[in-house]
Amino acid sequence: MPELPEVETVRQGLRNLMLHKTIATIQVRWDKIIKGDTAQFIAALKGQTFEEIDRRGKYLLFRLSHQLTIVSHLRMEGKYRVVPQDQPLTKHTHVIFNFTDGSALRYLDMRKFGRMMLIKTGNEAQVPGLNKLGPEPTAADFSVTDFTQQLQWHKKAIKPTLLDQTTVAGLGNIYADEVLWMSKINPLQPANTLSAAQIKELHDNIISELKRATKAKGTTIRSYTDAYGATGGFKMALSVYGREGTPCPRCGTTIKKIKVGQRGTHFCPQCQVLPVKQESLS
DNA sequence: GGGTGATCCTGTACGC
DNA sequence: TGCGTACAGGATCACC
Repeated sequence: MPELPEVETVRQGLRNLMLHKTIATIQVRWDKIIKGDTAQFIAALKGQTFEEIDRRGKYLLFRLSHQLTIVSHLRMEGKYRVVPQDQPLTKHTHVIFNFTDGSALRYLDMRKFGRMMLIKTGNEAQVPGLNKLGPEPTAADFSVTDFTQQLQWHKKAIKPTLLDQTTVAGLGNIYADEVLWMSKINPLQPANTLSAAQIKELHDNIISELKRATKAKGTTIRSYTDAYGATGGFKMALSVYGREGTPCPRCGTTIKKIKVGQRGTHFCPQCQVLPVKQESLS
């Protein structure tokens, strides 16, 4: 499941593989992947050249000639492959961009959750989701002051607040569990009850963890691979995600898995204790 | 306007 | 072995 480090890894891989290639033909095999009119999507993109690939949160932004941008979200299982056009299609190949040089960019998505949308470059603010993204989780963009303000607005648990992309862009289920464990914060603690010290710790851990994961080229969970088809290098570094029933790396207590806001949530009941006031709520 | 739950979708795991 | 069912989850939408 691609989160920010994985999407950034895909972006870097695709930049090397497909920049300056020109689209000859396009085939859409699953209409719902395309937001908007599929026929218009195809017609507008023929003859366009990929000039740059940007990223904002978990969104990929394919910059094309003639001021067009494809906004792409991989959601759960989406992935891109640059392959020869004569390579056989798989049943999960849903969108194909055939290039004039005989190669092709293919979008594969086992669950068909991913979406792509064509916009005029500069109209990113009109894209639902993209237009409300919070700051990038970097020291330059993401301040403790803004984070504190964001958390004060929410009475709901900190876990779903972190998954809300308007709080901070790019965090997903894996890294939300990891940074809460690193910060010794219970995922059920209401966001607006975090102390200044907890917020600072969480803020710093979000930045450092995503930086570390990006450097390791993402996390290998289930089917994630980068643009070259390689798996991520970060799985060994995960402390709680997917480790229910195993000892906490910090204290040895058995990691528990619960549901918080419809999401599987992993935490250490010893290290991540709810403050006394909230304990009766769980 | 915030919070919650349903929905999309299919491979995998598990029970019978 | 084969079938049925539950589960996984990011973003969006409807509803309260």
